[in-house]
Amino acid sequence: MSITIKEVALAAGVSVATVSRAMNGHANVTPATSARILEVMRELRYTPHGAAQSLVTRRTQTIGVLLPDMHGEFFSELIRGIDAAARIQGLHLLLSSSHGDLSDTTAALKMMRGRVDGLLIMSPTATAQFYAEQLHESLPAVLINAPAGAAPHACVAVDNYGGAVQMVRHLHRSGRKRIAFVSGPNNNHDAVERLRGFREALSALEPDYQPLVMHGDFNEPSGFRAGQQVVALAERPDAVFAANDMMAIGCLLALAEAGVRVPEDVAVVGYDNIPTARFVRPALTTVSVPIADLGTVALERLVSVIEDPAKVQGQETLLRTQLVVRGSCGASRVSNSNLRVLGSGGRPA
Amino acid sequence: MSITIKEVALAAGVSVATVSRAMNGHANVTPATSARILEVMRELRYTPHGAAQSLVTRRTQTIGVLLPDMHGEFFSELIRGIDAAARIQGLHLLLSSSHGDLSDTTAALKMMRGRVDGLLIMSPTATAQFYAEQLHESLPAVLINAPAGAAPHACVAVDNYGGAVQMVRHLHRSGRKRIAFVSGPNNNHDAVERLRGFREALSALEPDYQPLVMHGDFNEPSGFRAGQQVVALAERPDAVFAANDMMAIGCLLALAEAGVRVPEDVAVVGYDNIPTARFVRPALTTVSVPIADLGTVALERLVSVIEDPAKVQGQETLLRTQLVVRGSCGASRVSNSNLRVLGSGGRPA
DNA sequence: CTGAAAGCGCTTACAG
DNA sequence: CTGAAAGCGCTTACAG
Repeated sequence: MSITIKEVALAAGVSVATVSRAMNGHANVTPATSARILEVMRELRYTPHGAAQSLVTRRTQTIGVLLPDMHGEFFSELIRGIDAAARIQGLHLLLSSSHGDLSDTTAALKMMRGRVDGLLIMSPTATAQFYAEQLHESLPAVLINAPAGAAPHACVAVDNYGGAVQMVRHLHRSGRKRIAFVSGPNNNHDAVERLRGFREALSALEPDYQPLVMHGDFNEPSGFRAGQQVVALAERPDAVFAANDMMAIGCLLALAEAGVRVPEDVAVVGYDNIPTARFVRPALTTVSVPIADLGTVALERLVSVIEDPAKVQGQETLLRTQLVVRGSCGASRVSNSNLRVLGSGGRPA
Repeated sequence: MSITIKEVALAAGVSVATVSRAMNGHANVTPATSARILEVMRELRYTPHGAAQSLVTRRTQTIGVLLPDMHGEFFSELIRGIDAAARIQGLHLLLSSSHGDLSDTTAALKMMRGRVDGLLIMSPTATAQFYAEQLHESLPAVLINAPAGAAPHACVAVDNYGGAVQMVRHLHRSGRKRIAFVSGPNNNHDAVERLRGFREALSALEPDYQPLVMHGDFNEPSGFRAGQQVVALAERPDAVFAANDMMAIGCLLALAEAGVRVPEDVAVVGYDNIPTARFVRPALTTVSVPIADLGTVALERLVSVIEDPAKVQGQETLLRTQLVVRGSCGASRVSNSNLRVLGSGGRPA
């Protein structure tokens, strides 16, 4: 039904080989024939068939992107970063979200063979064993936020632990000693690292304090419930550190609803620095994760692995987080090397 | 380098035809041979090559998604809706964002041939001419938010005009007569329709009033600037209607910075009902667009067109918008058939 | 500079 | 039930 290279060749009075060479800009074609072929291609509105090209060239110009979820600003920012870098490289994106189900990831991995040149994988719940079983060495891959050493693949990760430590120290320095935590899913690697950073930093500063850790799932309603829980407490913490911004925002809403003042009565801080963090009131103090960068860096690394598979080794890149102090923690906005200062709800400079 | 059907056939002692039949579950294979083949496939960790399969079956199980941009919650919600429906259908998504550049869209369209079974296209700046030139009838396509009659393709669109009319009437009913508007890009079809709805509804209600229309670009900073402009005005409007939520939020920030009270001094309302609209203070009154539904419906329509190309005709689906009254317009939350009532910053029931 | 031919990895009539 | 063969639409040595 659709027009093929054969028809172009026929119309131009040349062989398909010559058409192929002309359209791919190979040098060994007379300018005259080349021009004629290109003209015929235009007239016939010919476009080469991608699958056929890929089959013989072994290149697809597309990258498979496996994400755990499609929800919220974290993922849209990540995709944006990946997309921006991909455009520059002339690469396209084959997207797949597995909704936390590892068997979905397996299926997606399968369907991607022969359709992508490489894989970008973010699966906070995947284990080293899973990677070992499912990832063939034949296909270049870069992991995003995987546990260190999970696989022999390059990995780009955020310093989840370090960011949590930074935040605890900041809260403590500004006089908040009784800090509660709202955790993320405990089968989620990012969540676990953030919790670990919180625990270790706090117990170093306040060895005798047993912090309250409330269970959350990274979604806003669980943060809302945590906020309600805090309201009901006989002895309230003076700060709530949520493992991500969406839960911190939920917490903020619950406290506002109950008339608890933030930051006067209790500080509330988050993690990620999603765009919305600037817009809530009080504006959210948080740990800024360079989400779009994470995507960009991962894609660039993948491209270099595709070009030279030897580059895989030792390629674990850790992206630094940054404390962003806004209104919700009630701290004066100290300026030092660890703090990026933004006015409450302020606009980036 | 990677293992092929030939090697499986060899290892299982059968022909490639039989392997193909076994792995595709065709009936005409002995259970015994089938089992043996499947076992060999597992041992060899064989996965069929996608491009080769697509070349012969003419099916790719993937849908091309052309988006103008990758920025903001509108697009992440849209992708989420598309993705959810695609998963159910067992389809994958080949993503491409054209960043408003039509030549990018052309290039993306080209690369998609042979790689997708159909196209979902959202291009607020594309004209009927563009669609006519670039879209081959051979490839099923569904347009999202295209001008009515732009192309002979099925189209799923939001009632941009109607939503703007609803909002103007609501503001007017609650006593706001001097309404200013912050427009979107004037080469953007959605933006143009929203502006048209605003102008027509307002001039019907206040024939003598010449509303102020400020130029925006759908991004927050342009809303911020519009807010500053309002602040500086000698004679302030009593409401600002921004063509989307991000600009309304920018406007809110500018007014807050200048000490202008919302909604007491001026009402501010938006359009889209992105998730963030609930979280700003005052919470944003807005026109709710079923963004994720838009994606879901578009994908489902595309699937039906792929299955039966005759279904294209007359398939222009218009999705209804809904007024969402929150704190930023200062209206009492009247309950009637046109209003969905939510508490200020409230959580959906 | 150009063409005939082989081959990429599959699927599917067609025989048997 | 199984296999040999043709073919999907390209690209690329290999000749000339």
